[in-house]
Parts: sequence; C-alpha cells; structure tokens
Amino acid sequence: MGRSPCCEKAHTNKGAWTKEEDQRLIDYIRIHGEGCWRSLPKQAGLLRCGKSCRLRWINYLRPDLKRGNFTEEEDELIIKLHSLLGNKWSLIAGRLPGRTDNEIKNYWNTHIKRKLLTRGLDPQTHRPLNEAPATATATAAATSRLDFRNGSPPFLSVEKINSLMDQTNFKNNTNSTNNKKILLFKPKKEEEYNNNNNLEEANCTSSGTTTEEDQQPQKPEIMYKCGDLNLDLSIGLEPFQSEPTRASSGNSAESKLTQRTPNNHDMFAQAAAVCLCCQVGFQSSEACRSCQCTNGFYRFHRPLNS
DNA sequence: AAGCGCGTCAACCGCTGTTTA
DNA sequence: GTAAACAGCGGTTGACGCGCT
Repeated sequence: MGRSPCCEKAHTNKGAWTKEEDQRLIDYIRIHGEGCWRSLPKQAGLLRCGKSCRLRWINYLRPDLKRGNFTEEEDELIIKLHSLLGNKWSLIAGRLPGRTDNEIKNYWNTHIKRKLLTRGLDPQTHRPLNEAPATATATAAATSRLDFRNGSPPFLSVEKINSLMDQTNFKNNTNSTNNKKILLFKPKKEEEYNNNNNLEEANCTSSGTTTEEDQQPQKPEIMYKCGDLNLDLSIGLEPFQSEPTRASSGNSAESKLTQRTPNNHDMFAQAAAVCLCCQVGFQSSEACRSCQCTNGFYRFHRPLNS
C-alpha cells in the first residue's frame, strides 16, 4: 500500500546551492511551473530532494521576492501581526507581499526582538517587561493575542477587541448561548450595502471612525469570513476546549475552518473574519492589496507562488 | 595580522495534516 | 480503511562576514 518513495535520498546533495543548481531550478520552473516537487529534481537534473528544491525556490529564487531592506511600515506590521498570530510566520508572510516566512522569522529573531526589548516589551507576549511574571503569564494567555499554543483555538481579549474595534468599523455582539462575543463588521456607508459586489472595498477602504448615523439598524449585518486565515475572532470567557492538534502546524489555521464540529458550527458560521491589514491599521498599505473577496467571503491571498 | 565574539541568514530537521495508492 | 509519501510549517543549526581587541 501507499506510494512509492519520492527520491533516492542517498544520492542527494546537501548544503549551499551552487549557481549552476540555482540556474537549473530556475530554468525548469520557468518552463514547467511550480509544483510536483517530488519529480522536479530528477527532471531538472538536480541531485537534491524535492523538499530542498521547494525551499530554495520559495525562499531565495522566486522572482517576486524583495529580499532585505524592511521598511518601517513592514516592521510595525510584522509586530502587530505577531501580536495577533504569534509565531505563525507563514500567515504573517502572507500579509507581506514579497516576503517569505523564513525571511520574516530570521528578521524577527535578529532585529525585531531587540527592537521590542529596547521598547521595554516582551517579544513573545508584547506586554511590558516589568509586568509581574505571574500576572503576565495569566494575562498573556487570556488577553494578549490569538493563542495557538497547546492546540487551543485562538481567542482575543476584550481589550484587544475593543482596540481593534476602535481602529476599524467593528460592532460587537454577545451571543449569550455560546457565552462568546462575536464581532460583526458593518460597512460605514449605506451605498456599501447596495454594492455587494464590492464588499472588499467596503472593508478595505473604510476609515476607522463611525458616526451615529452610520449605525443604521434597518440594514442587515454583513458577515465577513476570512477564507484561509482562521480569524475566528470569538473570545472565550474561559478558554476553549483544547483540540488535540499540534499547535505549531502551519496549515491547522486553515484546516480548522473545515474541522468545526456541529456543536460550535453556528458560532463559527457567525464569527466574523476581517482583513487583518485593515484591522491593524494598514488599510492603505501595500499589504492590504493582498485582500480579495471571493463569493462574498473575505479572503487573504498569499503572495504569488508561495 | 590574528584571534575572538557576535550577528545574519540559508539550509536543514523534525513534526503534523493531507493526499494517494 | 490503512499505510506511506507528500507538502508545508516552525525551530534550530552552522557557515560566513564583520567589527573589535
């Protein structure tokens, strides 16, 4: 049963790539495109395993990579995304066009960590360093960020949600049956209700302020979902039941979208997802351009070919 | 000039969820 | 239904370059 072995691991090169190997990989992908990493090395004449080829292409050879020279805006976006997502480098990279998860991870460890420390902030919790450890531990788990650790689904603090609502056009509801707070996005302008084909614009271009007249109750709430990022922004007044899944699995955030149980289905279906770029105040940034609306659902797109 | 320490980053490793035979 | 490989992720390692002594 099962598949046949992917490659002859005994006869593969390791370590730094040579220019010739790079060129072979580039030439091959230019002609045949990405994917099928298993058969790629053999067909491209490379003595590398497919995994190594994929990594080399994604992290180094892809033509759309920026490489180096992080801007101040990117710095701040990374910090904010990290405060929400934790060490989900691939998700963070998905919001930064031209950046790879590996590059961001390295940049975080070499630059941003230090930057936060000089600001007196804990790089992991994003809370002040002088905060009492016990308090910090308790509040970090309960209030600081989307917590994927220990397999728990993410949850946000009331203060985080209030903060996000201040920055965006959110309105909160309390679902008493589920004992969970649900965020509902409401576009500012009435015409945005009449323009359902442009929901993404309604979100991405909305300003951070909401006036009384904007709160028009006769209009239905428009639910936004985030396709490939689990921004199930509900908060548990007590933590969710932990799922026995591996916390660090990169695709778990996505797969959980389809792994919801009937018990929490309603809550999940109602949970609003948002454009993170807008959420963290980068509506006008380049990062926001990766947002895309599909079938009425709000989606984030990873950079090309990632 | 040599030795050392430190920072950077490409690449590897090991793990998990998904896919496929 | 099961087992094995694939794909992709986060964590870690080690080579390299640079600055300081």
